[in-house]
Amino acid sequence: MTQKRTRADAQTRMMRLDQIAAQLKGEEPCTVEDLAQTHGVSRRTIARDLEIMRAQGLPIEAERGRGGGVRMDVNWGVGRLNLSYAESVDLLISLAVAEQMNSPLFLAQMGSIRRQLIASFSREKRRAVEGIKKRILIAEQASLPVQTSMGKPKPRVVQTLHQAFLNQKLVEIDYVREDGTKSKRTIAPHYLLLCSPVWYVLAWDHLRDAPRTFRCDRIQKATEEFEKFALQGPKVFEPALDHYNVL
Amino acid sequence: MTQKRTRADAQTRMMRLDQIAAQLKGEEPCTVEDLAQTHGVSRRTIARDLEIMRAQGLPIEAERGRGGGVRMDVNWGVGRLNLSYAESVDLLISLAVAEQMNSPLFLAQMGSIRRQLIASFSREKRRAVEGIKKRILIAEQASLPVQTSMGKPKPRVVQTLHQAFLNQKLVEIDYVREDGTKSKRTIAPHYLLLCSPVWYVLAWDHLRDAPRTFRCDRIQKATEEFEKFALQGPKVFEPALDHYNVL
DNA sequence: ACAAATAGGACATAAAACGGCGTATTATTC
DNA sequence: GAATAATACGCCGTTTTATGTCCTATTTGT
Repeated sequence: MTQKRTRADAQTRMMRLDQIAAQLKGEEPCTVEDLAQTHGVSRRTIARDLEIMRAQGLPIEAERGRGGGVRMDVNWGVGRLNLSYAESVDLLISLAVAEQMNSPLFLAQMGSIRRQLIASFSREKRRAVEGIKKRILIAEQASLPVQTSMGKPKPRVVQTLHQAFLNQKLVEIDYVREDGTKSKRTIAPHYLLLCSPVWYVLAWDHLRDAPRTFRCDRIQKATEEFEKFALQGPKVFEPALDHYNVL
Repeated sequence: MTQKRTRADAQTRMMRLDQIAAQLKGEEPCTVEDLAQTHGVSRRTIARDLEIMRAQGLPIEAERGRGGGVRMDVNWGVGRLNLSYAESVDLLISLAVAEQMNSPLFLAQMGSIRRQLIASFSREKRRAVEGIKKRILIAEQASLPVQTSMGKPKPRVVQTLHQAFLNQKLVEIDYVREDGTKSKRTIAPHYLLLCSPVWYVLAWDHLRDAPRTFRCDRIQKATEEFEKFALQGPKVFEPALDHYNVL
């Protein structure tokens, strides 16, 4: 028996709408009665929910009569992603990389995704975010010895690096050179360079006061500093670009 | 002023909460009064909204006293993406590619994104979606002559191809061979092969009844058929794999 | 013809959303 | 130390949304 349930507040109702959408995406058609049962509300309420969703443009189809039911056109499934800040940054950088790689198969629907992503950043960061594409460089694939010598960078390092790169903040890193020498530096990460599958950071080394190139998987630890840096043109890094044969 | 604002219904309120979240992400601190003004509601209402958002786990910080205000920890910005079906498919494939490319810089936070994406598909499609990684192959970069001869595939074709690939449906394609010969075929797209930046489809050609390789940018038109196909192992395509030097 | 399903109108009602007011608290400024 | 500017939050009254119930119309398959 349908007792007087507490009236759903805004969130609860939106959640219900989301869940209904999810159920409707399933191939198995569900009737209004089913939905009413699962959500513990009356048929009428479900009907009203559907009304709202239709008004929002969701292509919900209903078949009347015996064996009928409600379902949503499969090709219209709405995916809702809730991204944390770190995820947003990573996804944004990945999209920029895909775009720079010029592989058309990537770019089919990515424009709208990128626009939505950018919109989720604060106004102050928009400019930085929009210019990110220019700061990602693609070079030829790495040579086999380099590929095999590649280590697995720590997610924590990658994440810090991404954020500092995006925010144009200085980073303090622990770096291990090829010969095993360890050093601690403060760098300004200007460009990311992909020699698939190896990543490099083209940065200004604030200790040596000179441009340097760091291989991401050799960075042991990274800490984002408070200080921002001003972006420099790619001219400073031209020697490195030549060396890696940037496209 | 007799502002007879209609009271917000569930959607309107959720939108307001979202907008407040967006404003809070901005570096400039806003006071409750500001928010009240922008949204045309009372301070008390904004206070209640903040209360709700805090209860949801959003790290909203408030500073009392002069010059104070409300703001959200910048590193916690929540980005909401509403993806259409086509966008979900494309993003999913792109993530799978990134994963296969084994570039660790991609993979920092992508796991959770992928999980959320998969969750937005219907139960029937989950299995297909989860197995998609194995069906994407990465080879060495294309030779320069091939790279320069690459055309720009039509978004419509790419989209159809993606969906047919994911759904394991047959596709009818109009194909133009290197020598200009045009043909119409019905193929089963088993694998996608990336020789950056060129894409190939390893498919079973149902007219010739033999495995064939098609370059995506040479496909002029694609129509998803109704019939599904059963996935075959990669053995059938081994000659092609050898030819393209798959990693 | 009947049963099963959607579509939606009308009405009543409880609870949520909201505004307004008041008080407590905290921090800055003079 | 006092004034000021901000958040935090409790209470109350009003508005109206969200919901349930009952109802009729319409479609459709058996």
